[in-house]
Amino acid sequence: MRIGELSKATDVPVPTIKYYLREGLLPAGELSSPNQASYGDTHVRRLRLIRALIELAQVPVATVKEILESLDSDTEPLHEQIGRAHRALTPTRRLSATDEARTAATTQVTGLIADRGWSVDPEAPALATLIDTVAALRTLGQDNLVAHLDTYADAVERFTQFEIDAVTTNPTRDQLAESVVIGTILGETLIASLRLLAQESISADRWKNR
Amino acid sequence: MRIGELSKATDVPVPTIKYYLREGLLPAGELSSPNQASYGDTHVRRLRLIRALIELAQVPVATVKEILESLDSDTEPLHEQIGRAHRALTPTRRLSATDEARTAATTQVTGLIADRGWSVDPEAPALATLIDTVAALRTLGQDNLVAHLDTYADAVERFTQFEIDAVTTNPTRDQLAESVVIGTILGETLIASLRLLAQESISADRWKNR
DNA sequence: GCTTATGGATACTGATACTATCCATCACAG
DNA sequence: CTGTGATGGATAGTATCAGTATCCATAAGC
Repeated sequence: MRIGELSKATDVPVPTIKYYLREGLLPAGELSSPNQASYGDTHVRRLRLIRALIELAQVPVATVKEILESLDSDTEPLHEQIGRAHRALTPTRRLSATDEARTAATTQVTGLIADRGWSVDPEAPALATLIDTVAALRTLGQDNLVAHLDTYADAVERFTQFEIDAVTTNPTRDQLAESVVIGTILGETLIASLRLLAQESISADRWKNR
Repeated sequence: MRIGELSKATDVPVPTIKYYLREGLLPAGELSSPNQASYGDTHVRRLRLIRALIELAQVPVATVKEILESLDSDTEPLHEQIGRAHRALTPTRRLSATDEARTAATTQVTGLIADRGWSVDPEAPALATLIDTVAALRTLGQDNLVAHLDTYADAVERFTQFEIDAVTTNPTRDQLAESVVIGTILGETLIASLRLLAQESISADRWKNR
């Protein structure tokens, strides 16, 4: 398959494919001569994955690169691969909220994690985001939402459990890792849009008049 | 309160505040003379909301503007306000996945919505995103995840229900609308980080060895 | 009266995600 | 075997975004 065919197969413009090649998101094709390379099925699948992450999940190109690198390093233990992807996915440096809200949020969140017996690396970036978010919700006066953090955690625990089950059926380690990463990222988009639809429907019933 | 104090109170640099004023995210302060304005508590709260949306939820500035405009138009019915915010929040133009996957995804999603009796505007942007996401997951070979769309919907329905309940306690219509919007957007960040933590914890237990 | 801050306007910056252009091959149809 | 079009690789250009920086005439506060 030449680049033009790859482009047709995935509906990605040739210059964009070249860009992804330059950036190292897509491995180079096999060169048969200095200016002739052939691409295979792996390239088609990889390219589709790249586009799904970028267009659907809005993951920045640099982050996609990190994630793919972590997927391709099959020497790493699975848990480490997942951790790398998580780290790449969670933007660093956030700040908002007052100091009181921050400390309150920190105790609430650490309490929640302890209660549920979750084993969480205190350095996990998602932990910082969670604390910041709870703190922000408090500062914005949404305490009644924050009060039900546990209900959120219940629901989340439920589908995370089954996601892991669903994904564990994958035969090989590589496929497993890929499934986890795709599930993590596109799963988020899936949940977000389901949530929007549910909200729209429930709110329509509830507030017809206001 | 002058701009410097507003800056100190919210930890947002003065030039950034000026930028938000220019962009119309933040209403102008009350002018006491041609180059002296005073800002009040509304500005502090509004600014904190802006930063939470931008930093935590990664909402683009232009979208924040749309959302705030919709919040400020208290003539609109509540459901319309929410719809506007949803529309602003969901990026248009996505494409990926093969045609077979698209049609399969469309039937599955419309089936799900019918089964649950959700009343969803067929033009709702979240609907398109959901279909695209399901289609992408199929194209990427993650059928076992997609097979459990219903389980996701169950969990999502559960916390959406209670979110709406929690938010309904708000006394005034304006506060209700603000709560819905904040809950929708920061709730997503909340759920996403909870999910990451749950995943990390469960996957650590499950795949210690792989 | 002197330093600092302010409102308002305009200009500049760095990052991101592509697009466009060039050019020296290559493939291959006629 | 020659002309047309695609290709790999390199380099340059573009649009958008989210601020920063600079200027200036005025106002505040010591």
